Amino acid sequence: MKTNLETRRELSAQIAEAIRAAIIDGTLIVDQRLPSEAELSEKFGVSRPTLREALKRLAAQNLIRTQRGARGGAFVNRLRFEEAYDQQIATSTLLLSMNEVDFETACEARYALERACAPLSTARCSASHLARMRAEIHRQGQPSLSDEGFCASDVAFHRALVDGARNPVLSYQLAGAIEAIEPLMNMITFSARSRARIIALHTTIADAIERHNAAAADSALAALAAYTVELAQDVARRKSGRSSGQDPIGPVIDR
Amino acid sequence: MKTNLETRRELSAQIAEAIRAAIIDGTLIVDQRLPSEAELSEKFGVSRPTLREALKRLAAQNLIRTQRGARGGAFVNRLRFEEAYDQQIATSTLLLSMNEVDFETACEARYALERACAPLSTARCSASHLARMRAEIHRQGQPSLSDEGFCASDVAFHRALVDGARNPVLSYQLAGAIEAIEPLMNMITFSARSRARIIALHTTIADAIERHNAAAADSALAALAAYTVELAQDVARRKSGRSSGQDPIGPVIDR
DNA sequence: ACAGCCGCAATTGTCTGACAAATGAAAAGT
DNA sequence: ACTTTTCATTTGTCAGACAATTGCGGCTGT
Repeated sequence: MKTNLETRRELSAQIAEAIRAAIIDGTLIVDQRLPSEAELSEKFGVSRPTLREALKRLAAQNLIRTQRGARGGAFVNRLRFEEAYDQQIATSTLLLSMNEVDFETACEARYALERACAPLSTARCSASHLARMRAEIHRQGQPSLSDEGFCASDVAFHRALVDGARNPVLSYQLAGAIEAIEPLMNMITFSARSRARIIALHTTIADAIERHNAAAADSALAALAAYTVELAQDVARRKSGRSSGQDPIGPVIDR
Repeated sequence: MKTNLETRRELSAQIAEAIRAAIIDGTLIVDQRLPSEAELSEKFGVSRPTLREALKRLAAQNLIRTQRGARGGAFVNRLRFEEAYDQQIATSTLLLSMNEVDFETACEARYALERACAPLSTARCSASHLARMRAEIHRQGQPSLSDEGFCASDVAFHRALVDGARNPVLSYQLAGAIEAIEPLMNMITFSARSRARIIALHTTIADAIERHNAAAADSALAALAAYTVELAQDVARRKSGRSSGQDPIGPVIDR
């Protein structure tokens, strides 16, 4: 934690970076208390508001937490998987919505990754994960379910499938890929027929996993991927009918 | 962008959340200029330092950028893939180092994901990606290369493989999985024999991709995954020899 | 001796007001 | 017409103050 500061970048950014580096290289340990704001501001030679801006930057990244009161202060935060999931999902969603990623690219990425963990899920999936998948399939069969609800249930089904691999690192990595696509999926209107088809494929997947049949699960996933892209292309075609040529689905998701 | 604020959470956190929501739901568009700090602080009914803390939180998440001067201010930032990569890598690395994830779990996740994009890479890989892979293989053959350098080159090789799929979403998702494991890999000492084995497998992979042989690429990746785990288990065995029973490799990476 | 209450000190959260620095645009001068 | 100067706007930084929260120790009553 040096006190050598440049003049070009903002002080709060430099200080945040310095503390961040101290956390990463192990100088500051998880749950360790940082010096008080008064001490830190003196140490870095800046005012307290400036130092606070630095701390808020770190807090925004979940690197520290603060607590006030006598024994309060800033503490190095243990980054938990759950928080990392949320961060990952938020970033992925923004990334997709801001960069006009076309549906096929996002879909391809999602299903490629999902098929990667299907074999692991087939081998290790627990009864509770299977039950989650069955429950979502049942929910998807309710005719009263809105398209948004159907998409949300679809996401939940696939999350259960991924979690079934019982590898938290994998679940974390896939969280973004699976959840971030939901806003794009919400653009699609699901007819009764397409719902039935998707539910059938979901059932095939769940059955294959229950029977520990990796090949069947993989081919069902492949079919689901192809069908999803097909549905999206239908939507794109109808859109291009009433406007000019093929435009990406991305920019439409703001509402 | 409401002005209804609770009393429990910090004001700067609530304000950051409000602006964040406005960005996500499209009320604030990319490159749009936010009102000045003076106006915003009046609008939210807080002082300027408090409002600035909120803005710094958003800046830390790459959601806004600020510029000073007459026409300056805070602007909604387009989240670019490149920045998202870095964020993703930083978060993944911290997550692994703070949660004592054992090497096998991380490795399993990494290779599962990588094998998922190998078929796409086999189908679409460009000459430049292939050249990057070959260059890294050549670098790995230099006897003067340190273990850290070898790991870094390994990471670069696999990044090239993933980028070869030419799907930016996929590259983004895998960036974390591939880069975050490097600190764990750095714990391993690579003997001349193990380097030769890894280089041979890398060559097999590159050849398979060049010949558009997905099956060969997949089996070589599987072999590489198995061999990497084997090497790590050797290290773990040696460690457990001089200390007590099997401990995870995670916590050792602080230096 | 012990339980409960109270006040105190430490610490973060917030506010006010001010000045410095950067920056682009308008005004002035040539 | 072009260059220079001035100026208004906006962020960056500082200083000092007060409010709110919270744990600890000492005081008091039994």
